[in-house]
Amino acid sequence: MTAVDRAGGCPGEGNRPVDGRRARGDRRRAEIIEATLAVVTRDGAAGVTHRSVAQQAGITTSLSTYYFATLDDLLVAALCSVADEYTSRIRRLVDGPVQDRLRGLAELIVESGGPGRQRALAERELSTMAARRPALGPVARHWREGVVELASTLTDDPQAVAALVAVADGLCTAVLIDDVPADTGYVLGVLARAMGTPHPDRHP
Amino acid sequence: MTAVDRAGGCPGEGNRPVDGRRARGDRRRAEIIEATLAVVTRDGAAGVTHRSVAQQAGITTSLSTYYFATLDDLLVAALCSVADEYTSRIRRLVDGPVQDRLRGLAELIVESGGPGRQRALAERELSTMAARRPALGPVARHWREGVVELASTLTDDPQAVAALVAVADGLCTAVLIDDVPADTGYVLGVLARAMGTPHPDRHP
DNA sequence: CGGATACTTGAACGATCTCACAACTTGAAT
DNA sequence: ATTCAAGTTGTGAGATCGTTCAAGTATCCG
Repeated sequence: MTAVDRAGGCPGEGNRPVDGRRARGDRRRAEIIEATLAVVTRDGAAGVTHRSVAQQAGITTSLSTYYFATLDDLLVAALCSVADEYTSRIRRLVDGPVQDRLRGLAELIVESGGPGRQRALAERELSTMAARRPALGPVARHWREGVVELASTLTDDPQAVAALVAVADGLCTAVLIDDVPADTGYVLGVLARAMGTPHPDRHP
Repeated sequence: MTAVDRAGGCPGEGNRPVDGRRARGDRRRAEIIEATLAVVTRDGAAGVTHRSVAQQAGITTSLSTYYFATLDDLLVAALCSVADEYTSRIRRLVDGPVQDRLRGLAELIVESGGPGRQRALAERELSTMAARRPALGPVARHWREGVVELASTLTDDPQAVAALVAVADGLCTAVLIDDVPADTGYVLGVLARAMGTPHPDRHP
């Protein structure tokens, strides 16, 4: 059995690694994913090669292919990892107090333009490649589903939910691509507006 | 003089090619850009190489480098081209009747999920790489500026403008990544909501 | 007609990458 | 202790890529 046989689905994590060897293997796998994200952060998704990742992780090239047979597997795993990170943060917001949810989302967005810019850029890049591989669609959708869940706790209007998801995503892009001033109050205002009462002149 | 010397800025288009040779050259350049977009559409931005583009265009590899010395130049030109296309369509909406503007924007978004899906995906991919190359920022921002202009003709509230831009972008992503049903009425509803009156509880 | 200029081609160099493979090491299990 | 699986390494074959270059062709200008 090889390591790649265990690297299948990205939810995984359900195994019980009583075996010390496998425990070390899982640690290695995590290291490699971390290194991959570092490379994507530094050089973009195009800079991800078995060699660059291996060098970043301080291992040999062959070891990288041992855990992730193909480069695609590596990128998939990286996308899964970063997606999990974001969705877990959103879910933490959902579990928190009501009045902090929208503000928490706003802070998350603002953070994408500040310290977490490179990381957010990496996620966007990986998500974009996901659009080209049907198998990755669900992974890329996870973040949006989290926002949907958050929005659903604030309103019953499905249109308001859709608007919040869209505007959150658009704001993320704005602070990422444009140099939109990343002010939490400002972002919060736009978010709140998107969820506001439906426009009186339109009910299609 | 080489061809690349004339391939500088992307607005260009101001020359008067009385010279038949240069006219042919300009035609070639356009063909190569078209081929580049075809490659991005088919294989993604990562699939763009001088060789793949040349094959797609039915020319030799050297000719591709003759017009675009470096691969970056080629990608820049391709992004410029597709960005121009979108912005011109938006500007056409701005010049049209008021009541058609928001609906026209909605149709543009819906189209991104339908027939123009591949093309929209290509633009998103190119825009994303633009975030990593400062020189391309202005080009990638063009589309957003177009939407800003459109929104400015519909409201004076800067927050409403920001919300519309963000929600338009987010909806584009939604129909691109998710399998959100591409219904013009639905999209129009969300757009209108985002521009709606500010939420009464918040004025930061 | 005769340069000068723009376009076009084919070949090639050097660099890099993916992926495969066999050998070696470490830890677990019986 | 022995046996076997998991982890790890070095090497390299095969392919692709970016870019350069010298040589060739078409077109314009005088």
